[in-house]
Amino acid sequence: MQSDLDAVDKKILTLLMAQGRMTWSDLAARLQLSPPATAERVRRLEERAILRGYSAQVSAEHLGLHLMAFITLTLDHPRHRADLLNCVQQHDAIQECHHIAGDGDYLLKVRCRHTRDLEHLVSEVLKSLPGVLRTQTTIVLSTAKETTTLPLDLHDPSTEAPTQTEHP
Amino acid sequence: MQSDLDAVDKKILTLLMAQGRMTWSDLAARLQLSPPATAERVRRLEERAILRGYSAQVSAEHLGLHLMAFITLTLDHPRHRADLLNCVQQHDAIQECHHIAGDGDYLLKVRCRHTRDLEHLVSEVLKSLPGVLRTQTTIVLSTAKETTTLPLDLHDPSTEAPTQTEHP
DNA sequence: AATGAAACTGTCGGGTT
DNA sequence: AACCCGACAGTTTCATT
Repeated sequence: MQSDLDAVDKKILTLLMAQGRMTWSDLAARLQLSPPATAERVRRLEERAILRGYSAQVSAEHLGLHLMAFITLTLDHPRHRADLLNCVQQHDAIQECHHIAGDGDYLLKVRCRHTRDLEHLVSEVLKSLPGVLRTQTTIVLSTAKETTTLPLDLHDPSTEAPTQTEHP
Repeated sequence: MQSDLDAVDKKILTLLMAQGRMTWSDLAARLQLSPPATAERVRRLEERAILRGYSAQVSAEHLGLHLMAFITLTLDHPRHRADLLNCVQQHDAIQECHHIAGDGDYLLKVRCRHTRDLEHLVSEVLKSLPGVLRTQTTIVLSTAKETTTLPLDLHDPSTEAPTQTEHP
């Protein structure tokens, strides 16, 4: 799936990832296009589900969510998958749930207010699920970068100069 | 910091996290408030940096970003922190970078097209940074949940009934 | 915080290349 | 097929109460 997006489509996505409430007029001006043409492009991107929606970025700290953690979870049998996924969907504190290859089966990103909430989540919610063998929690001390902006211009590694020793 | 947000402010944040391009009129209707009052509330939330901005949610798959991974990175000395953080900021493939407690020093969330890009990122970019002792990469097989919506209504664990055995 | 007026934006139809 | 233009409805914004 490289859904034949032309340069204009890509620019639309880039601009809207950075400023999701930009008016179609503003967007049109930056694309050197008319507002209706721009609106039509956006509409088609939404229709094709390439543009999935828009969301406000809110400061977690200001909401009292002072704790972030990653939890690696191991299931004793895939039979218990549905129970876990169901639980994950229900709990707002769980922001992400990824099925992973390697140590453990699932990786969860969670946010809560303090250790008390985390204790509840790990000890009461997750460990009481059927089939959960063990969890391993990693606390986040601080966050240096956290963006939802996707890279649209990954430089091709193959076009780069071959690796040299550092001291020629 | 529990920035004395009243119920209306919280509802604004909740609604805008779900639908970031909602008009102030629509928002006002759901709050049973006038559009100007609503706009003023939003303006204050932005001013206080509780509302940090708005962004479009774009499908990574459609952009050809088929690979997601978490990389745990260990530094041999905090002296090399600045170099790492600098690198992290420059590379769009790195979406998140957290300083963590536990195994390793930093946890990175990265997105790229395929293993070739990941190889480049790990072997050329990260491992060539000064002070990087080792990295450990976890590949994401699939994602069951991924949201930026923050929980505003975490039920207080202390108010719950004490834990019972499952079979009374 | 609500109202009403002015400016702007989104949207629809029709026409162009 | 994609785009531009012009017109109208809806939205934002400001002044006022």
